[in-house]
Amino acid sequence: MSTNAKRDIFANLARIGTALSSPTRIEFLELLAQTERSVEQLATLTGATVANTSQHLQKLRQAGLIAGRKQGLYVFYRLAGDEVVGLLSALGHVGETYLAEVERIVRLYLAQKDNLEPVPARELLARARRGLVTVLDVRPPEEYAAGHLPGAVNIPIHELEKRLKELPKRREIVAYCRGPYCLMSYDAVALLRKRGIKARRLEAGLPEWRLAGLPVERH
Amino acid sequence: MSTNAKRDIFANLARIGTALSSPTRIEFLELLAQTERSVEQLATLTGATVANTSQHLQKLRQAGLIAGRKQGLYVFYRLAGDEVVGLLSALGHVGETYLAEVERIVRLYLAQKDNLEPVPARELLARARRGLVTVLDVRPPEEYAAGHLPGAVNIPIHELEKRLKELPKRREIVAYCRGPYCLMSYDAVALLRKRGIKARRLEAGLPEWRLAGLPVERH
DNA sequence: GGTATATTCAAGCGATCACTTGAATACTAG
DNA sequence: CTAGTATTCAAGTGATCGCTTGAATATACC
Repeated sequence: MSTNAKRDIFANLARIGTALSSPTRIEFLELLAQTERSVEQLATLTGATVANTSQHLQKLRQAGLIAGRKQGLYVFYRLAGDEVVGLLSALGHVGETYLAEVERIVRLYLAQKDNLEPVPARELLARARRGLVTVLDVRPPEEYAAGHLPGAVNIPIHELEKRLKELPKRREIVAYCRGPYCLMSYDAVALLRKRGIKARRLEAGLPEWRLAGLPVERH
Repeated sequence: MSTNAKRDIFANLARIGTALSSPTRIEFLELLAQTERSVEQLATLTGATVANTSQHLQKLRQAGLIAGRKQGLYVFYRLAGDEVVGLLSALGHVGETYLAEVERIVRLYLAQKDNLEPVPARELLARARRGLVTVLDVRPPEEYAAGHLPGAVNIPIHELEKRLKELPKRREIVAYCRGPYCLMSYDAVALLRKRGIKARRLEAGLPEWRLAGLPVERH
């Protein structure tokens, strides 16, 4: 009976759904969307134990969302491909649109009301090319090295306060980090504004930028 | 601590993932992508009990994927919006690309090897407008009535054999149904070819067609 | 070979999930 | 109001999930 083929396909798609059913795993995916990482790195970044992290990663791999590469003692995991970024993006889009909770958190905690309006990607690209804005990447150096916006300055969020002088004072700054739910760029904009510097954040993060086919620079 | 905001968002997105973690629920979503349906209709279409169906639908609603409308005795559920079609589409895309099982089933059971190559949507639109192909919708009449490709002929798959004479013999036929994993259009193509009629299937189904912004006709 | 380290495996525990069954609720028609 | 129907609620059961703990593998370096 050919109706089993459909059941089989849906059962496999449901495995992907199961992989997306844990907040911890979604966090892993967000991290892996930046650059590949070892099990231990992911464990320390998320605060989980190593064994637990390994188990999560295997579920993600069985669902086809990530792939691993063994190099010496380490296993480096990475996203299986761009389609996974698209899936995560669609997931976030549905959440923001139809889950009141998500919309509330984004609006309340993150986009603190007024003029923190994020800059759309294409607008930023145009203005950066004309030298009208400084693009600031507040992610850790290894993520920056794996790929970043053209001409972006990398100052990790924790060093931003003491390295403020590296930034031009007059030009507007547009900060970005991992994605729409990464808080570092929000903190960066808040800090810069407190110092009287005009700042906004990029609407998305680097994975979405890359997925849109916009240019990425490697270091 | 603002890191809780991120956790909260991921926890909510994981709720959507949980909603997608059941093959039965994915089947409900595919059906609801065609047109709204009552609980009992969905139960009989999938073979599940009414109570079980109701529980699944509530999980989908809590995840923000569907919405219900009460009319008299009946509650008609529908997809929350186009973003859900996009999410399902991204899910299927990841599955076909990275899950060997899915790819195998699609290739083996469905796209029986050779020249069953599906027709891309835009190609079909162009050729249909020039009158080069007959577009055949093999879904049930109520789904056809809720929206269909412009100029499409509706012959449900079970009536196709006895209503063959309604179709022009010379022109190529392009069949479509609910989506990439809906088997009815595959069966239709197989039947038509056995009768010596040139036939292929549309790459996607109506929901994807509509999501792409292509024209939809209502009856 | 022996030691150290990264990762995985295996067992165990409480919580959640999918489904069934039977009852309760909500609405319509007479 | 009463009967009938669609839907939801509530309780129960076996399976799975997320996490922990401790041991087993695999690889690099001495």
